Amino acid sequence: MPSVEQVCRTDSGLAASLRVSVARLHRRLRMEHADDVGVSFGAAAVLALLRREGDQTIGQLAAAERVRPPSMTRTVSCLEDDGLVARHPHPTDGRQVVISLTEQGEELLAAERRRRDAWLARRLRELTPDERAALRQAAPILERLSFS
Amino acid sequence: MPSVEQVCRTDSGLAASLRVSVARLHRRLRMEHADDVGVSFGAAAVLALLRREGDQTIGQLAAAERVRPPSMTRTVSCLEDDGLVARHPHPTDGRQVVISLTEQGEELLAAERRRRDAWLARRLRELTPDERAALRQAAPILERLSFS
DNA sequence: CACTTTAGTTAGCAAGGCTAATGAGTTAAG
DNA sequence: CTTAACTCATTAGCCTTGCTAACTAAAGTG
Repeated sequence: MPSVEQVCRTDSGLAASLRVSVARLHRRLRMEHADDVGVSFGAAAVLALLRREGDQTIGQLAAAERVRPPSMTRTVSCLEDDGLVARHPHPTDGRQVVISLTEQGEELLAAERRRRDAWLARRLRELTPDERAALRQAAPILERLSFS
Repeated sequence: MPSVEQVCRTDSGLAASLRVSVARLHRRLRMEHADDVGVSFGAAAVLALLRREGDQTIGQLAAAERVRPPSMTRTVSCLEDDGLVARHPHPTDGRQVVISLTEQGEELLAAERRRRDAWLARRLRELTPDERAALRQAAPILERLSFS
């Protein structure tokens, strides 16, 4: 029974290991998130993106989250129903719709931010400093891997 | 607009970044997988697990994949319908069911393995050696993060 | 032997992806 | 200037894949 470390020595082994780890960790994070009040996992990501990058069109949000436009329309509609984002007409292009965080959205984001990351942050604190450093190096690479 | 590297300096920033990256990469990997023939993303993970760890009960598979037993029952039933795994009675405990890879399952796994990891492995090859080394260090930590 | 616990299953529900088709707005060609 | 082609967002509807609740059968336990 080969260990994770051994499997990772080859590129295809590393690929296989990352694929499985990412899938499991994703499911786990979703589960932890379910305990939170308010918005869903995907919707929270959109709020965070709006906070980081400012106003975005539906298309931009969809591209950033690696999702098709209809999926993003649905997510944004949910957020709008909850009063967390607002739709505005695009200043020069009547086809596009600009989405912005409402004040209520900002508040929810600020209030829930610590709680949303609580589980993972706690798990991270249980790691050794070296392990955290390893993840710190890996995070931006993982970030880039999902873009072609 | 803070960079990923800056955000990651704090534990909660690292948690937030990992949460988002993992979600996006997971969606991306699912999409790449959809082009493959045969079995679904989750089912492929079960086949790989059976190959790595040998025969397992439904409960063991569910625990390993961080999924509830009914979900694993369904996944295993699909695989059984395709003739890729087989159910056997547990030797000493009549309640449990032991799942094993069939010869057909082994063949599919061997034939598809390279293809399944092709996209991610290609992306990994585009990274610098240092970046690959960083992921190699992070992989076992990510693996452990999904377990409490 | 009755009672509780455990493993797996069945049934039904919800979240969240997707494609296809539509409508409105923009751009380009003639 | 008008018409054709394209783009963005939307609507409608499907599929996958998680979940909980309720059930059955088997195994422990008093």
